[in-house]
Amino acid sequence: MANSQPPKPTSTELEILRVLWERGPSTVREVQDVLERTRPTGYTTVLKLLQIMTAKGSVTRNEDSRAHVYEARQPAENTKRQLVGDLLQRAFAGSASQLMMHALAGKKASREEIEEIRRMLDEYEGRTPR
Amino acid sequence: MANSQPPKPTSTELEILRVLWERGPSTVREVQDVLERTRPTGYTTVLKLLQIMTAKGSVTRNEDSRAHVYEARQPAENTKRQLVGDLLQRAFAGSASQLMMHALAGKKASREEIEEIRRMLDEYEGRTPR
DNA sequence: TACTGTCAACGAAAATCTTCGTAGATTCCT
DNA sequence: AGGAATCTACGAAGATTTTCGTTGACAGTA
Repeated sequence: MANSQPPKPTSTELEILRVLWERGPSTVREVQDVLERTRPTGYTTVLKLLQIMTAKGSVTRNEDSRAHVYEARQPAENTKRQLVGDLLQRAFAGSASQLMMHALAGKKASREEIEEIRRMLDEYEGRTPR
Repeated sequence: MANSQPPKPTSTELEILRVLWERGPSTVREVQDVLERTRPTGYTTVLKLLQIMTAKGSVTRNEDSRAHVYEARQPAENTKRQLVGDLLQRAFAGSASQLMMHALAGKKASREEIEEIRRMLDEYEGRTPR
């Protein structure tokens, strides 16, 4: 494997990626410590996942020190875009407004959040003056 | 199983649900015919999926006629909200604006689509005058 | 040096997902 | 009636995902 576009991360893989994005390059132990706080997760479980993700090309591994250091291969933005895009197609036939509607329906968004989205739309339109 | 809140549908299950939402209550054959157009899918494969989904409580089954009739147990809106909510939490820590941004980044939304989202936000704010 | 703790590698079990072949029942057609 | 078509049920194979125990290497310490 090790493609330029890694496959869509599974649920557990995404949890690990979140830690790597947040902390930057980390050892197995460091990732495990973080996951442990949320959900009991064995050390070798995390290790195995990271090994698999290395094979898939989702992360890279630096073996210089004894405790290997893993790093997400794709920036968070790329993977998140991929995940949203996937759901957008699979559940909403590509309709971003539908996606948005259902996202808001599920939660009570603050006025600030709504404003933030408006700003975002303004900026987006600025970038693509069509 | 048969909980009041069925588990998050898998990728293939979602394809089937889409057909049921679109067509309404349908037989295995009818579902298979639709899926077939997109992707070669064996009859018994669809049957088995629907049986599993019945066990999970994702669909209900009417056995009055020889060809059983399956129906999505949750309206499309519910399930879509569930799917978006899940992704929202897992990848965006609940930030709807972040979700929106990444949704738009992945595609070239038309001016109409943007306008549609704006209308949606207006309406949403109207409903929750906070 | 001997003990203790940490690490990667490996294999494998358990769970879930996806696909399909076969068997037996029912319905339809001639 | 007899054969063809259609249907459900069942089981199981193969793939993928998730979890973890065991082993052997290595590093720090008494």
